[in-house]
Amino acid sequence: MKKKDKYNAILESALTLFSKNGFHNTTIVQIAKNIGISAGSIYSYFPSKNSLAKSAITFVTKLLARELQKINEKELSAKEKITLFVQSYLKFITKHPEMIEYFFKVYLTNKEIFSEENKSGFELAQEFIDEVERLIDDGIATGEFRSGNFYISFSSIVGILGAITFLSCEQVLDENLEIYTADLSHSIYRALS
Amino acid sequence: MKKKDKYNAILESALTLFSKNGFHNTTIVQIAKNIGISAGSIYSYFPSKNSLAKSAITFVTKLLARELQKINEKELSAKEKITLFVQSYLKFITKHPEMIEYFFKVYLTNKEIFSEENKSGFELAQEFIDEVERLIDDGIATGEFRSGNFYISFSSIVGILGAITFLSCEQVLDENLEIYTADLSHSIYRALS
Amino acid sequence: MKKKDKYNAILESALTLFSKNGFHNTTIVQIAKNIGISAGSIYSYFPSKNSLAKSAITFVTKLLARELQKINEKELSAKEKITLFVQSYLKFITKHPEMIEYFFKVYLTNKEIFSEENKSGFELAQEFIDEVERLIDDGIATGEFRSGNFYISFSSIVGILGAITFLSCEQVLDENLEIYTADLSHSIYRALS
Amino acid sequence: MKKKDKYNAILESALTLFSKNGFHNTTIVQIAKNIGISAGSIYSYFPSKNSLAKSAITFVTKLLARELQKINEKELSAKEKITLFVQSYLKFITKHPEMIEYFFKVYLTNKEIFSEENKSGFELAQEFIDEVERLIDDGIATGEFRSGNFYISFSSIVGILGAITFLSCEQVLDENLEIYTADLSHSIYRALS
DNA sequence: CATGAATGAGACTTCATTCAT
DNA sequence: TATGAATGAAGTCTCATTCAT
Repeated sequence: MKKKDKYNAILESALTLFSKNGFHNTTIVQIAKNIGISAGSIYSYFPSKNSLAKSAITFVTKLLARELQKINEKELSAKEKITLFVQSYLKFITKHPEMIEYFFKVYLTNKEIFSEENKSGFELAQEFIDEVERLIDDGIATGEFRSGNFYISFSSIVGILGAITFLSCEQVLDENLEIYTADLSHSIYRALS
Repeated sequence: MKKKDKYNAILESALTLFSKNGFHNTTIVQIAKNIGISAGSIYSYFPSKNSLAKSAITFVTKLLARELQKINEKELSAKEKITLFVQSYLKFITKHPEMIEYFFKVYLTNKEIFSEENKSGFELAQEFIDEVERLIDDGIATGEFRSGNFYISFSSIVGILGAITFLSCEQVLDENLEIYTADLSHSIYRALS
Repeated sequence: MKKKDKYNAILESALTLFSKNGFHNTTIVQIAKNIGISAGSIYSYFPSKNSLAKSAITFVTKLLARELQKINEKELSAKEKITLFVQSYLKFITKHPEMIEYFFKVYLTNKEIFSEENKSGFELAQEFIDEVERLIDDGIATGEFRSGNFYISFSSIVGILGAITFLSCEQVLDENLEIYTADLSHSIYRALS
Repeated sequence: MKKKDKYNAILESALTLFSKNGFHNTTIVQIAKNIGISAGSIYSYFPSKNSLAKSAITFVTKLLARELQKINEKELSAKEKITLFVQSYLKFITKHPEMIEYFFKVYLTNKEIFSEENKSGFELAQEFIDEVERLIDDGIATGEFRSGNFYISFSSIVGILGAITFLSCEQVLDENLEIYTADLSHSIYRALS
């Protein structure tokens, strides 16, 4: 296995276990065993358990941000963009539930892990936040969204999707998440308009 | 101090510290010292640290449920109920941020602590969920809300309020949360209708 | 066992093992087992292994300083004081070889353990150094010692005694160290005069 | 780089780092990186970290012994020899502080590293000790030194120089150590006579 | 011979829980 | 019932040494 591959394998293993069992209930030994390597070897790739969690967030965040960015760049109405984003997001949850779960369950609720001196842990997700802001601003520009408080619009998008993520993790939703696309898009769109 | 008082003092101390520092970063000794008792003494009231967390959730959940129940029982339009609930919720955050924070940060993301064998951790919040369901059903009955998927409606309420709670904890919002009442109610109401 | 007694027992155990095997070859578990307690329990008394080493130095240093102070306070010639100090020192080595050994072997050569930010590790021994300085200054005042460089006089006392300590630890000397008193005192006295 | 050169480079690197940071705070990787080779490669030259430390001591000890031997072989009074030795020693400290520091800080105080089964760690320094003994014996033969206990005479030389070395490492002395030559020689000479 | 990733033993430290007082 | 010292299991991290390349 090449060095980069192993780096990714560790990251993935950590992501999965963190999101399944939580950061504090996951041990370095578990992360290592999960991919058949020794615990000590992880420290050749990441200087600490915390840094592993941080790298994982950066990784997921960038993926999400890129997804949203692609949509933002299209010549579409805000309504269509919302639908596309919801669609793409649900696909993402289906394909990589551990990543989204990680984002919501580990990142949002263990800020002490991610924030450093003089640096809010939020910065790690800045790219994603920026794209959400752009989505909202564009909608306001076209007159489709009302120009209310940014944080409330932000909450309408991220909060609703976050809640759906939780419910999905709790397995109360239909496994085929795509069936919710229209309904969810509608809710979010209306919340913003 | 009477037995019940001490029980409550412990619960409150745990709640505050758990929500501030997270479940795993809070020690029994801290919880005890915080109210001037000994660590061992906590075990006369709660059999374990986990059970303390569970009792705390039941406590908060009941408070929230009761609040929502009072509103549900009024003879009002769904729109008015939403506004009232948002108002009441924002007041609650302002007054007891630790409780709401606890609900979102500890409960939702540390399920392993709360769930027992054959029992989803969600049951602890059942009373609250029931009241949210009632709010939605009543709105549908009056024709104000569309009769879409319950979970999406649920997410529109709880997700948006949850996101606002996070932002409030992160101190990006105005300290006087009540100024968001109208905007928030509007978003939620429209998401549901 | 009372709290103070246990504190002392730990200190003594650490001192003995550190001096016998060195700081880095002594584990907290050994220190604990040596006096029949658990490793974790040491942390109720000392916050870290380093701090244990520091407390030990302060302890030994104070003992030595007090010994020398008593001699300094007597109305005697410098020559007599040197003899008394050598005598008392050799008795000390005989009785508490681990303490002296600790001072020379652990303290002097593991400065990184003892020094904190902006603070030389030497300060822990300041009281002892001060008394040595007083001994020298008094001798200069009476004309018995030449008024050369302080550090060289200091080295003549502490260096010679230190070397003897090493040799004693290496068991090349007669077990009855007192037989060296006259010879040693002579050497030191002459080195200073 | 030739084999012998690499061997020496490793030895020198180890010596420097051991004396600066202590044996236990120096890693094989550091020693290797310091001279731009790989950690594994060190094991082609030395079978273990301990053996590296031993070889370093033998190396330094031989250098010192040779220095002293040259002086011993001269036709000089003991007094002059002492002065020459002090002079030469102070030059040595100035030029190779890491070597002297290594001798005193690593060797003398980490005996467990150097001693093997049935073999005191002191043997590694035997050549040096022998020359010191010769210096003393010659002085006694000429009547300049009193014929007291050998170990005390030995301590007077090595102890005083050792103490000066420590103070030099602690940077309390003038950088130009040669200014202490006369004073130091005087002290040592008188201690022996 | 060189490399450097991998191993695995072992160190320090934390903390929920127990229990003698 | 209250205390808080003691326990001991478990976790993170380090590093000398090995070995496939």
